[in-house]
Amino acid sequence: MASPEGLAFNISAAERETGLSKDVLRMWERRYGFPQPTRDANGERVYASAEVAKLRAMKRLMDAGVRPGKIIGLDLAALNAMAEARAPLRREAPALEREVLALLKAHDVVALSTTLTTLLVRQGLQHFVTDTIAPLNRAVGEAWMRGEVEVFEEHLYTEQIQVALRGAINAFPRHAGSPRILLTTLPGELHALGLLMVEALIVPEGAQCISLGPQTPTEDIRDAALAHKAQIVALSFSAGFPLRQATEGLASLRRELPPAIMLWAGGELTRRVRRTMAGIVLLPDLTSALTALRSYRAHHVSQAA
Amino acid sequence: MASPEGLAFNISAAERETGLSKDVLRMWERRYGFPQPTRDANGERVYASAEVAKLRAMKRLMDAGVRPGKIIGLDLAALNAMAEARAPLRREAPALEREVLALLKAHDVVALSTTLTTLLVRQGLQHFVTDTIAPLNRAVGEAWMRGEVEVFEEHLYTEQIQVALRGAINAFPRHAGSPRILLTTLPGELHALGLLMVEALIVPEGAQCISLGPQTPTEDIRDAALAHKAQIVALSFSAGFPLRQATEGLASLRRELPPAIMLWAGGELTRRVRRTMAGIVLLPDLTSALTALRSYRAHHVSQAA
DNA sequence: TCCGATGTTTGTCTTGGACGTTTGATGCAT
DNA sequence: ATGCATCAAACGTCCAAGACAAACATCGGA
Repeated sequence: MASPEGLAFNISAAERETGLSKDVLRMWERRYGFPQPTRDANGERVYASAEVAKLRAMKRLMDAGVRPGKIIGLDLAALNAMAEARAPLRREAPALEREVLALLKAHDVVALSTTLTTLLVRQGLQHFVTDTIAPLNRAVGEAWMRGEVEVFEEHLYTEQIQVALRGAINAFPRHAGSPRILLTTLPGELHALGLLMVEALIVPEGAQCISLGPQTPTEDIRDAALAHKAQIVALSFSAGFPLRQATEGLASLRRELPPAIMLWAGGELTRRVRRTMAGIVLLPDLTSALTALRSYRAHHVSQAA
Repeated sequence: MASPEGLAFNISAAERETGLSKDVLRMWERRYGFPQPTRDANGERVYASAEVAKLRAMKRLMDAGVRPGKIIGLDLAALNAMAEARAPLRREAPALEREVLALLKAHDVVALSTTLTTLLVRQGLQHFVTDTIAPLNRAVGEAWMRGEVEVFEEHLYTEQIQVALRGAINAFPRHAGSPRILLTTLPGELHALGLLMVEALIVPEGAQCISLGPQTPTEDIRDAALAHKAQIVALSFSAGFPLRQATEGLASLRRELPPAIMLWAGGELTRRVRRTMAGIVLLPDLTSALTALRSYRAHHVSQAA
C-alpha cells in the first residue's frame, strides 16, 4: 500500500520523512550525487518517493553503525539485503513473533491486546519485558525495514505495548522504595518505550521510579535529581540518536550532577559506544540494567550495614 | 533554581531549547540585531542563557499569535507582563490549581497522584477532563511561562496526568463501539496529551478509539483509516505547531481520504485558524468534540433508521 | 596484540542572497 | 459603519559554496 507512484516531497518533508537534516540532504547531493531531487518552478528541491525510500533505508543502516559512503551507491534492494544480512542470526522466527506480526497485519487490536495481556500474566512483568517485548520490538523493527509492516501498524504496536506496560506498572504501589531512580531521555530523544521497559523491569524489584517522560534538558535533570533526592539517574538512547549529542549530554550531565548520584545510560545506542566514560554506567541490554540495580543494592546495603 | 549564571548554548542547543529553527535564529540576528550571541574560538555562535530565556518567552507569545516584530524589542520582564495580560481573564486562581501547583513544587508525586485519582473518581472521567485537567493544563502552562515552574516539574505533571488518564481509559472495554475514531497527530506534532484527553472524553460515550500515538505521516493515516474502517479521523494540534504545516497536512489528508470519512481537527492551534476548510471540522475546545460526536451519532442513527 | 600517528570521511556551522506567503493597513464601494 | 479588494511591509524558508573539527579507518611500531 506504500504508493510507489510519484509522491513529491520538498526538503522539509524529506527531512521529516527520513530523519536526515536538510544540511545532510544537501551535502550528500553535493558530495555523492545522491539524492538527486528535481526542482520545482521556484528552483526548490523536489524529492521522489523512491529517493525518500532509499534514504530511509540508508538511515536505518547508519543507525546500526554503517557509514554512508559504504552504501550510498547501493540500490534499495541491496540495502534491504544488507539489513537482512546484518540482522542478528535469528533462529527461525519464533512462533510468537509470527503470531503478533499476523495480528498486526490483520489490524486486530482486540486480539493483539488480549495476547499481550495473557503473556504478561503468564510470564510475570519482568520476563514479559525481557523475553517477549524485547524480541518482539526487534522483530517488528526488522519487518518494518523489510517493508512488511506499515508505519501506522508499527505505531499501533507501540501504543499497545505502552498500554500493557503502563497497566502492569500501575499495579505496583508507587510510594516509597529504594533506591530512587530518575528516568528520562535527553532533548531530541523521543523514544519513550525504552523508559517504560526499564521502569517495568525495576519497579517489581521494589525500587522507586520517577519518570519524567522524554526530552528533559540536562539542567532540569540535575534539578530534578536533587529535588527528588534520587540516587540514580537513568537515561535511554534509541539507535537513531546522534552519538555525539549523547556523549556530550552525558558528559555535561555528569559534570553537573553530584558525584554521589550515579548516572546510567541504556538503550540501543549504547551498544555502539566504544570508549568507557568516567562516572557513567553503560547498560547495553535490559538484563545488565537488572544486574546493575542488584549490584547497587548489594553494595549499598553492605555499606550501610 | 534556573541558573542565571553564564550557561552557554551553541546554535543547535538554542534551537532545541527554544523551538526556533537555526534559520530563524540567524535571520533575527541579521534583521533585528537580536539575539546577539558571542562567538567561540571557532567563530560559531554562543547564546547566553538570558538570551535563550527571552527567546523562549517570545516563542510562547508567538504561539499565541503575536508577531515577532512587535516584541523583539521588549525585555524579559515586559514579555512576561504581556503574557500575563493576554492570559484569559482568570477568576482568582481556583483553590485546586493552587493546590496542584504547590504539590508540584513540593515534588510530592504520591500526593499529586492521589489528588488526581480522587478527583477522577469523584467527578467521573469526562468531567475530570473538561473541568479539572483542562484548566490545570492552562494553569501549569502559565506558571511555567512566568518561571514559577521548572521544566522537569512540568514534565512530571504531564506524566502523572497521562498515568491517570490511561488508567481510567483502560477501565472501559476496548472492543466494539461505534463510531470508530482514529486518533493521532501529524509528523512534527509531539504533543500526545491532547489525544489522550479526547480519548478519555470519547470512550465513555461508547465510541471506539484507535490511537496511533503521535506523528503519523498523512499517507499512513489514510491507510490506517481504511484498514480499521474508521468513520472519523481526529487530529490534535498544539499551539506551537506551524500553522502552515497544519493546514497543508489537513488539506492533503482530506484529499486522500474517502469523502465518507470525516476529518476532525482539534487542539489549541485550531483557535487561531481563520477561514473554514471544506470537509474539515474544527474543534477549538473539548466540549465541541463531544457535541460533534453526539451530533454525528444523531445524524447517523436517523440515517440508518 | 595493543597502541599511537596519519589520512579520510562526514556532519555541522558559516555568510549572504532571493523569493513566496502571510499580515495588516489603506482605500473604495455598499 | 461594514464589507471587500489592493498593496506594502513583515517574515520564514530555501539556496549555494565554503570551512573546519570530530569521528573513523588504516597503517606501522612497540
